[in-house]
Amino acid sequence: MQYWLMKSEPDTFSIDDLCRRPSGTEHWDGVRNYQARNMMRDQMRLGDQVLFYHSNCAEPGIVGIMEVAREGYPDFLAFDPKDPHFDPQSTPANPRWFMVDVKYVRHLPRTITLRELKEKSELADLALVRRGNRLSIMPVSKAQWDFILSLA
DNA sequence: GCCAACGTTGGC
DNA sequence: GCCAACGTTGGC
Repeated sequence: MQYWLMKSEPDTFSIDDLCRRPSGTEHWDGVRNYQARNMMRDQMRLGDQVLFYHSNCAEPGIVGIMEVAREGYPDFLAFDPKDPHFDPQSTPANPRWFMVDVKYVRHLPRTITLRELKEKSELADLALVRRGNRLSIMPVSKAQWDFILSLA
């Protein structure tokens, strides 16, 4: 069992949007960063637990939990010339970008804000709080996971 | 809306 | 392979 954190701008896709999906499941499309791609393509496994983080909004922070519902497969939006995420360099025969499916598990009782996460010495090594970090998907250790959930 | 941090691109 | 220019992320 592995643990992750994935960022999304709630104006684009929020935990409530995920929750409202008929199966509670959605594909995590549009990631165009190689480090994040490699994690989705090579490392994330069915059933891995994921923190849902709201970024670029009034109250950035962790808002809930989801799990990996399908392991890495090609991001088909990259094949669609009409989609903003289109990438002509990515083809079905030789896909450049990958995604996973995630499934809603639950909301946290409250948002654990970025501000709060930064204050905790237990989370000093969490990529999220490192200066200038821009990774949209990152690993979380079991200890970090347990600590974060203990805050909620 | 500002801007710091960082990744990518492309000329040389 | 260097590095300046540019685009993006994302907190504030």
